[in-house]
Amino acid sequence: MEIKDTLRQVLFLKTVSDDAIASLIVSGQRLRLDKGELLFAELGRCRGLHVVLVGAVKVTKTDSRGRELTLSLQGPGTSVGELPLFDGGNYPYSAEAAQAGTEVWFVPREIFRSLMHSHPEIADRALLALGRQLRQMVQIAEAQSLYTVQSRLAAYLLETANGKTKFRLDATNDDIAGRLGTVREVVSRTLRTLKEAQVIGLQGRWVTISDLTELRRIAKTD
Amino acid sequence: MEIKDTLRQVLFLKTVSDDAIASLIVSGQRLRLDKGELLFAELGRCRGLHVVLVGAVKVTKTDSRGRELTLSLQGPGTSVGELPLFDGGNYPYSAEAAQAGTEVWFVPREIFRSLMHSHPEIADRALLALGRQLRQMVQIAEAQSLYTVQSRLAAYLLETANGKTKFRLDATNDDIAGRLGTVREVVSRTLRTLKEAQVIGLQGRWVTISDLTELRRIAKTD
DNA sequence: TCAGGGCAATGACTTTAGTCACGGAAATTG
DNA sequence: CAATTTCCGTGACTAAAGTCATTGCCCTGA
Repeated sequence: MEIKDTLRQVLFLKTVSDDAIASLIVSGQRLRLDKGELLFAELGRCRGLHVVLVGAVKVTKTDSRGRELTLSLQGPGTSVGELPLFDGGNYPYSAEAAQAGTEVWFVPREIFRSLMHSHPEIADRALLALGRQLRQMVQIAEAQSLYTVQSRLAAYLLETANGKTKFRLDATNDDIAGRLGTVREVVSRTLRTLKEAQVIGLQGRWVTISDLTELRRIAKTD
Repeated sequence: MEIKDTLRQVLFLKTVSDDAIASLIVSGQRLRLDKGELLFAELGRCRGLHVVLVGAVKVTKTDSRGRELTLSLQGPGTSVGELPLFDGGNYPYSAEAAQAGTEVWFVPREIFRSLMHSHPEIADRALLALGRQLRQMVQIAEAQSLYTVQSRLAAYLLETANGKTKFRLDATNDDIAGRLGTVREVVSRTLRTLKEAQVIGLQGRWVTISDLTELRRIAKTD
């Protein structure tokens, strides 16, 4: 896919003129990242706009003892860490490539800022982008504080199932643990609990939802 | 204080023209709320702009069994629940008066939206407002998932102390529990634990910080 | 093809947090 | 100022989550 088309998918670049997109292309560069390679680090200064072209980027918070909470996982056509670009602060989180061969389009901060200046419609749409993120963060905060691991896992399974009854867990238990704000072992055990309660079936990494109603109930109320 | 002056303190109204502020005044009305009275409810449609004039408004998430997480506490000169005003969605949280005699300036949605339309500088500053909130939410999510109650309480005490060595806890343990995402009893017990560890002193609602270094360490790493 | 690395499963245990029930202090108000 | 409400403290218990240690599977690449 053309870079141009990918940039167009970014929420706050959808309505911008062609020549504005062109200027992001001539002034930018492609970054290639290995799995686990840092795109930026928490507390670091923002250097510019990052748009995922290929692969995926994981945005995380890590505590002093290395436990990790995944705040979001962004695929192609989304920008990562745009917050400091809009409010001028530092990064409140880190971002790293979640897959080998991840590629990101990078545009220096000043270029983007001046583009924003000459295109006020970017700010309007940026409000939508930040709004979406804010809503996601509220949801994560709520989930972490008010719901059990079992409930969060149920919600994760429903989301991953995406309507299907049978599906594969592509993420490792470690990845899932990061998303749920817990640890590998607990994910493994909680999956077993759901299986023993006949809510899901498990064969290797394949999950079958046996009792959708119950899984939904657990996701919402436990 | 004049309504005008209070509105001027709102982050995204600081740089707006006098006549814009005037239009918010002629088209708005004053709401008076008793303690605990709802300003708006989660999932509800946004009716307009709410700016705290007197008292305080508490923004919360509540789970199905009534446990509450306080997301923010806003005093005079701040707007509450502006997110849906900017992104068009519904409220992701509820808000209620945290004190008796709380007063809020209300401006209907359409009035504010049209003002935003004719004053593009509002959108620029709104980005700062949403950015700040997003940062706060990231911090809450992190705290809930990666830190213990003791650590969060230590952080709360440091924040409340505001540099002083001796200070009064104005909030009830129940309020504090809401902020920390736990329950009354645990706050009480954790305060005692900190006291027994000689980190703080306690007499009634008065707290003395005896070991600032240790309190900071607990806040950051436990 | 087999050696090594990454991943999953799981038992045993500890720690942390939440629930329940109660007594009593403090503050508010008619 | 007495009655009532609100709030605090605390013991005993339960539940949820995290840690540690070990085993074994399965994929991948030399």
